[in-house]
Amino acid sequence: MIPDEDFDARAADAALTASRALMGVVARSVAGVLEIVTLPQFRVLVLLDTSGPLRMGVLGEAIGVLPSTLSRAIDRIVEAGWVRRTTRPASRREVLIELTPAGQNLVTHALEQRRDNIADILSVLSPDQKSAIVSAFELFARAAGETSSKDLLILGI
Amino acid sequence: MIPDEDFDARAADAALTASRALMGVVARSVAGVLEIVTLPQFRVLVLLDTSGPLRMGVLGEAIGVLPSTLSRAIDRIVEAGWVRRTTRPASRREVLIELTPAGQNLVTHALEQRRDNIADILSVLSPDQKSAIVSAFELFARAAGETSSKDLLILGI
DNA sequence: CACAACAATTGCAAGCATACATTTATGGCG
DNA sequence: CGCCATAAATGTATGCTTGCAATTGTTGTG
Repeated sequence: MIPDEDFDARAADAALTASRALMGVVARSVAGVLEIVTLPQFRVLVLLDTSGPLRMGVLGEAIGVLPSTLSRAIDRIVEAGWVRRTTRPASRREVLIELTPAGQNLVTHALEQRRDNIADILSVLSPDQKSAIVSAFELFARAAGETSSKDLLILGI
Repeated sequence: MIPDEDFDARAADAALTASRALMGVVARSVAGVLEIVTLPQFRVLVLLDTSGPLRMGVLGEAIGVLPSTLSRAIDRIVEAGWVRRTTRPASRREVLIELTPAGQNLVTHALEQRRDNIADILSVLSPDQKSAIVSAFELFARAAGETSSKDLLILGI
């Protein structure tokens, strides 16, 4: 009989290896984008994609940078055409940041490419194997619990 | 009967979700390090960890930066104590870069933390579930093929 | 040995992120 | 209405990365 620790260790190692494979997929999907925008800039775009338009304060809080840092970062990506500043009539001292269609495209495209890459990898497997992977991945994701967006933003996901 | 495309789509989605969970783990393990060294600097350390001591030229080629960029980057992480410059007696125009014990620790610690985080997640599962995950992850990693270090370096893995 | 090829570094310059302090505009409250 | 709090932007400064061009030191070759 196999001792529990050994079994657990093998499980963790397998997950680590799979994580390398998955990260490779992610890295490739991000690589293209990083030739267009910087990682901190991409983080902003991803956050706006998942959360919709946000105030400067909220946005800065979410990605963990000071207001002054964010203000200048927004300057640059507004200049580049990925986002837009909107002053809300209700409270004219608050500034809403929202994705432009171009910015939306940029994020959507990166996510779609990642999904396609994964589909490519799975395409060589038999239906049985695929279904085993689906169950296992769903199981793992559930065990991991809600992955906080904050963590993922570090990598610009 | 379920059409193939639907099934494939669900598989890719499950993999995507699992990838978010795994990347959360990776992100957390990287987050701590990024308060100590920058991402490009961490890339250098990770590469030296997996490849051993490297010449400036090879190192620059591997992480895709110009020699001048690398030279100054090395200046800084030498100054910080993570790596060491070694002039090889055999060819005095070549400079070998190698991790110091401190640099080695930094990388090792980040990887260990990632592995521990994964083990934590798996700890709530039953042996059967764990074994299903192990098989599925091993299967996926094999299907993904060799993940090039070059890709992974983008994210500093 | 002289000269070309190579390895690494340095000079010079730009862009980006970041931080702290200050300023401007606006909103809320007594 | 006047004052204070709030939201964002600016002034100022530092450090990292990146790029192109020029330089220094070293190796190998004719």
